[in-house]
Amino acid sequence: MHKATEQLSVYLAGQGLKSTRQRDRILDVFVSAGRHLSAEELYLLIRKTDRRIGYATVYRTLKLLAGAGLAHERRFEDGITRFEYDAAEGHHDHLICTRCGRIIEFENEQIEDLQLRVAKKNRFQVQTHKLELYGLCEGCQSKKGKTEL
Amino acid sequence: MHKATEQLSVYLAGQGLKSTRQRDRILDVFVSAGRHLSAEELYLLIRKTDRRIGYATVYRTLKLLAGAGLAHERRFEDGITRFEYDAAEGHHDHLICTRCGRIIEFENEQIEDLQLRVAKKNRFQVQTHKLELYGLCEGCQSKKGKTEL
DNA sequence: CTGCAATTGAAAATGGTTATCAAAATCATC
DNA sequence: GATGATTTTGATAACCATTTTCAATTGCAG
Repeated sequence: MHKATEQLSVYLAGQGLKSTRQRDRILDVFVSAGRHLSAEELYLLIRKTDRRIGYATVYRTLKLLAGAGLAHERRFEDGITRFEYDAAEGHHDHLICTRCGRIIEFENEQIEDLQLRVAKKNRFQVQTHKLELYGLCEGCQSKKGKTEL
Repeated sequence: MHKATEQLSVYLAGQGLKSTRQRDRILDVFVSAGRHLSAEELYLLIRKTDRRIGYATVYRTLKLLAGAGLAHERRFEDGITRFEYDAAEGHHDHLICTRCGRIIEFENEQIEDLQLRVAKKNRFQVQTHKLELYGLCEGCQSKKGKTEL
């Protein structure tokens, strides 16, 4: 049992929820993918090895994982919600390639500090934040053509 | 004729598009509102004084205004697209109250610089960016209850 | 085991946004 | 002004990601 599966069990037990084959399977595929996935992408991945899991269950389980702190919900400019596995590491932001969809993560302490300073100046109490830089990744800068997003 | 109406005329003429009562009216109400509006909010505002303008036209016109540089499209975490009138001022970011929906704008040169530095380090060519701080505005910090977003 | 609450899957519903299309409006040209 | 090609409009249907519904199934405490 990986750390993630363990963490899910603990969460489910604590909430009086049930452990199911579907939930374990979805988490497993999700963690293995190791990248940002939309509900549909995950559904299709799971379908490859298990056709007995429904679309709605994938959506429901992703929400559940987000609640358990095992997944983070990200909504970028294309309007599709994506989830990323992120057990409990620190906050990070994203560089998003508008051509190939590639997502690069980064952390920057200085920017975070400046954000808090801005909030303070406006007497605003920050709960979460979101910083996204849209543009072309290295590989796409040399290519020609339309952007994807 | 305000500056915005003038600007729209010039844009329409330049693109071989037509000037219509609806477009002028929508722009006028939009600019007068002086705040971030969703298509639906704008539609309802317009309906108060002119019931002959359709829903679809409001959507189409907002897209048009965005193309003309008269409106900026913003998509926050609630999934609803909002537009803000912004003739040609510089880029700015947002503080968004998760309780009352209030939106405060801010600019911060230092953060922008750091963003470019991060991008450079990742050999990423930035096209646009988005920085949003979600939390409680001053007025909402003292209130109790559920958040709206 | 048993029983009941939680969960599932398939399908329908939802909600914001966009496409369709016939009718109406715009505008360059006469 | 009138004409006519082209654009725009409004009502409605379609779209599409996501959520809800609900009967059937499953997990698990007792």
